[in-house]
Amino acid sequence: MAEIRTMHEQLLSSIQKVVQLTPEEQQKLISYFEFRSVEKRELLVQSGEITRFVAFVSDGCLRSFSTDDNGFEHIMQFAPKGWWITDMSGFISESPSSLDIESILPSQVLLLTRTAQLELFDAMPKLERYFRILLENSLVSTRRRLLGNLSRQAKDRYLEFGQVYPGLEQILPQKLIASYIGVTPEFLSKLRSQLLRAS
Amino acid sequence: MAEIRTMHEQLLSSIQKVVQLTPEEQQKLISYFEFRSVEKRELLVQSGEITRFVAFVSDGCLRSFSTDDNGFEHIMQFAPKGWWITDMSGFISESPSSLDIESILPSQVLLLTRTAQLELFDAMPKLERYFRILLENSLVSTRRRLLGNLSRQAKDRYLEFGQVYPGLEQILPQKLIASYIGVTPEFLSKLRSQLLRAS
DNA sequence: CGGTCTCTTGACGGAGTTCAAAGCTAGTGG
DNA sequence: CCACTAGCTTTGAACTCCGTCAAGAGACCG
Repeated sequence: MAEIRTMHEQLLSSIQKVVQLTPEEQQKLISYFEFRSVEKRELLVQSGEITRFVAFVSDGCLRSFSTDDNGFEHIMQFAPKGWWITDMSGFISESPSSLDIESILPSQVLLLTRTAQLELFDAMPKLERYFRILLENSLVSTRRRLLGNLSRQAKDRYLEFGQVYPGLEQILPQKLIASYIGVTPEFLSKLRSQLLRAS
Repeated sequence: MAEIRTMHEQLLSSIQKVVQLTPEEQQKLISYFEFRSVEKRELLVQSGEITRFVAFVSDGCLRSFSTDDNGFEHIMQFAPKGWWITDMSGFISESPSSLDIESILPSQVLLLTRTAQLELFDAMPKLERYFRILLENSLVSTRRRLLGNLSRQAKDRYLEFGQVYPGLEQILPQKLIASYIGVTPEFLSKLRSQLLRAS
């Protein structure tokens, strides 16, 4: 298991690709975060509970998903090392989450509550800038994904999956990929065998 | 046609629902924007051209859409009065737009270039906060829409359309609504006649 | 081992598409 | 102000993509 120091360095390095921080600012920033280790299969956030934080993944991998009226899960996001994850809707208003967030691998995360985040924005405007840029990029990729679902069929969405989450395809069970691209596990299986035969 | 003064008031009132501005700040803010009137059917942004600005719609209504390889249009967003619209992907990097933005009605917009926006963020941190909050809300609604496309069928997505864009259903041609919810105009027509018969 | 979960494969069914034709609406020019 | 045209909407029949259900074959973990 990685040391906390290493985790903080990962967070800082990720942020400093966007905004520069003095050593004092780095120390101050870190004090807003809380460490947590999450086991495989454990829920970091449970649907229906108040969403208190956004999580920075310094090791492992998580997913957020919603369960529909028929009991089917739909994956909103995967969060491998270096990514952020939360139920944005619940987070911004500190209201009940509509998503579950589950750890796919044993994971280590740094948590930032909404309250702490808003204090941080007042104390360090650079961080408001960092999150503004993060949000811009999230919006771009979510819209790109939406467009893919509107305009492409399952085979193409599957082929593109590997580009958004490089390397993740190898370690994830297929049923999770199926849930992300929006098809049943059975149909993804048929797609794959079709792709194999074609090559 | 509304006066420019009225348009500025709309912009300020929209922003001041989120952050408070002194009269001097209001004046300064306005100076970053550029007015433009757009005719019905006119393209405000053309796919392939550099995306220079984000637009605040003070009157009328616009839409952004992408055209796929088979020539089908897919609507990313409608922007009635009081909404913002741009091709976010092109805007943040001042690169070629992948979307067209077209005026559905005669419209009046206030434009903010990316360069001006970044200057504005340095000059008035409150505005960076405003846009950060705007982005949070856009992300929530885009993700909600994505989830709807993954988990609900066309009839339900159609019934929910009226809630995201209240009143818009009455003034839009059906083919645009079809394109937004992700079905062909023919199929939406069949859905509607089915809903009429049921009631 | 044994049991549960995942992946595969096949037959069938349903949501949504395609293509075509006809009626309707709305803008446009003379 | 009417006539014409172009685009929008409706409807139907055939078709496709993908889902459902079911059964069997692996894979993983205690």
